[in-house]
Amino acid sequence: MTNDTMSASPVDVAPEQACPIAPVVDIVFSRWTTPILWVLNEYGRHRFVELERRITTITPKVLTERLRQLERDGLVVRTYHPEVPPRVEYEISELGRSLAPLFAALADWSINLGEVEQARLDYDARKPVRSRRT
Amino acid sequence: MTNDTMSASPVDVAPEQACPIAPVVDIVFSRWTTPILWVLNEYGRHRFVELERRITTITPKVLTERLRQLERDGLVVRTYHPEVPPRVEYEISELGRSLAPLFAALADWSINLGEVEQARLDYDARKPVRSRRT
DNA sequence: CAGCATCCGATACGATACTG
DNA sequence: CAGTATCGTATCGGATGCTG
Repeated sequence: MTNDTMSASPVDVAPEQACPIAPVVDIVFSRWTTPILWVLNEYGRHRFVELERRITTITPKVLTERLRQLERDGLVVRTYHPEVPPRVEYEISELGRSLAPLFAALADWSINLGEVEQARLDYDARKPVRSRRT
Repeated sequence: MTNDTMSASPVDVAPEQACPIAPVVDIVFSRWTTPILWVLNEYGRHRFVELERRITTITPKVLTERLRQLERDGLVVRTYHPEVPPRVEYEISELGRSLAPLFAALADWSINLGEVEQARLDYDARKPVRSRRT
């Protein structure tokens, strides 16, 4: 739920029953964080406009919001150089770097994407049968 | 990274994001899928109401939507028993079970949640300085 | 019980315009 | 360059009511 600064996620509100990995998911896999962290982790330090160009579908507003969130969570380090024109660089933090095994596990699992696609085809072929009623 | 089984894989549908793990994130870590998969993976087969009771903050409508999605993606198996009253059971599929290492990696990383929390406190303590203008 | 249909409010996101 | 501010919209999720 890509929550901003203060709101608790709907998973967090029921900690006694909710799965323990939900908080991690909220932090690491909220809406645009994965491409940002991935890029910073894979290709190193980036200026704002460089991130914009790499993640072509993101708007500056959203990129700013997500970078702020990641900076606040300690996953990204923002460095402001008071020059003219101004230069701001973002790099992954040590904490962010600790996500590498996670990303690797994600990448490993992507071999199953074909199976997911096949499951969708099968489901879509079966579904009309299930919902047929007239 | 973008591992492709045979033909055009869904991995390549969003190359503009420059993030090969994004498709996996979309499938596995979309809105409510994590608690559902976690519960089914950890505690086995569940009826609809049992899932409702375990994930206390989810509404039946959303639970249904997410279960349909997970079923379509082949991560969850739905079994309908035509009884009175009707009984429906959900269990994780073999493909869904292959997510276990991923979940384990997530759980491992949760030891860093304290550091995230600390980073937030630090950021919130510094932030007023950055935006101070009077 | 297990759901689907419908309405509705919150809000995340995109588009645009404007600053230091 | 690196944002911020404002606005409109599309989507998501919650609440309610109704079926087999």
